[in-house]
Amino acid sequence: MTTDTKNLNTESEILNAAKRIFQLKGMDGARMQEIADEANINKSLLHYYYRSKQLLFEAVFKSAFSLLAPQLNSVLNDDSPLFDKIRNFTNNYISFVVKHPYLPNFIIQELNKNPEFVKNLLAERHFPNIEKFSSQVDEQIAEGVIKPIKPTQLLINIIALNLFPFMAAPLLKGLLKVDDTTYRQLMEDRKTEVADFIINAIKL
Amino acid sequence: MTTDTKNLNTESEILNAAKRIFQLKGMDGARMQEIADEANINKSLLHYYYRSKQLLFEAVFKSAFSLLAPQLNSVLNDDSPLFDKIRNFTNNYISFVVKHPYLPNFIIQELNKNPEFVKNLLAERHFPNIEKFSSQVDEQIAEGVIKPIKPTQLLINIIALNLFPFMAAPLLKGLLKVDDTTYRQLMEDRKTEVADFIINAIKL
DNA sequence: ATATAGTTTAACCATATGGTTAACAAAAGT
DNA sequence: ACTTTTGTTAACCATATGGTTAAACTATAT
Repeated sequence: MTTDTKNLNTESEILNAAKRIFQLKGMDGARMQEIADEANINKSLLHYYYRSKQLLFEAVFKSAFSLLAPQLNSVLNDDSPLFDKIRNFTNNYISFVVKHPYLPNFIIQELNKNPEFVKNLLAERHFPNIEKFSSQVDEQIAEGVIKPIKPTQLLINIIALNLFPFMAAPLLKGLLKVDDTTYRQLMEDRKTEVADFIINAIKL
Repeated sequence: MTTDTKNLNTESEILNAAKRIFQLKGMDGARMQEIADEANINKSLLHYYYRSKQLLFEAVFKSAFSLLAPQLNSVLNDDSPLFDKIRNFTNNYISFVVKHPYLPNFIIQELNKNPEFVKNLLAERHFPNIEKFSSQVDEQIAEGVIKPIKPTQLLINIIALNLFPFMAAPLLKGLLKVDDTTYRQLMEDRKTEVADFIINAIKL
């Protein structure tokens, strides 16, 4: 085994362990010892590879965001017709979040505690850009395909309908008095229902 | 000044300080010393009145939830026609959240970290009940006023569209590249636009 | 074989943190 | 008046926590 692969193994093992712990407990709730245990290594190694809790956290956060951002981009910068786009996005996005249930919550939560952090993200290459989506919506309004609506509001609605049910899962499970299996089925149904809901809301 | 009023003053001063700190920083991020400073009292007094951080936190959490719950109830247990209900709820709810911007996030976040906590809430007197809303939706479908939709899905959509934009404010501000004032205006506009959106989505 | 660079660990350290104690002050009850 | 109860504080305490250090171990290069 070469030094390089050893490095990569340990380093990525740490990052994966840190992802699990940070996304579950947040920056404040996570403990360096717990991350070390999760990665089956000595606590000092965390500092050897990432210097500090803050830097390890930032590595995790960026990695998480760069997983989420392309999902958003797929709705924004893509040439398919608006309605198709909404259907694809809803379907894909819910599949994605089912696989990474803690991710959106993690990002939004930490961004709330650290709003200035968003400035770092804006600089990133792959940060989503809404220009294309905006003009597409405006075109469709002009063509009389959909009702007048501000593109920003429509985008907020699309994201809200797709993300919120996962972020608020414990609350909604309680409110609707359903068990985990039923709730998962509800989310599965939403893959098509949310798109229908949105399209009905805007089509003329 | 009687002992009682002294008690109440200090005790509620502590609770208010704790609300501010806990809702801003969460259970893990909050420090007892910081709450004491915020309340302008000695740290020991926190323990004198609330025994432990956990109990103080629970007092804050219950108080927060009992502020949010009636808002939900207003959509669920009210005799007005469905469309009026949606309009009123959206309008009132957004006004409410503008006044308490950290509240929904706080509740949902802590519920995510502690999902079993929801069981305590279910026992509460004022816990929202969706029966009435469900049958109202089903009636309107039967009467041919609205398209077929599962009441649970509609309820999720209503809550998502109203809550999410506040929970994800930092992310959305970055994504849409708007400043605080513009964002507040967007939220203001949503008081009517969200209701229109929902009603368009379901009406026949 | 041996030096060298990189990797991993156990033992520490300084500080922060939730919580306790004991003394004191202020009211209220008698 | 004085005793008891309630409220408040400063000083402490045990432990948890992020971080450091120095030594040991491993693999690679010479």
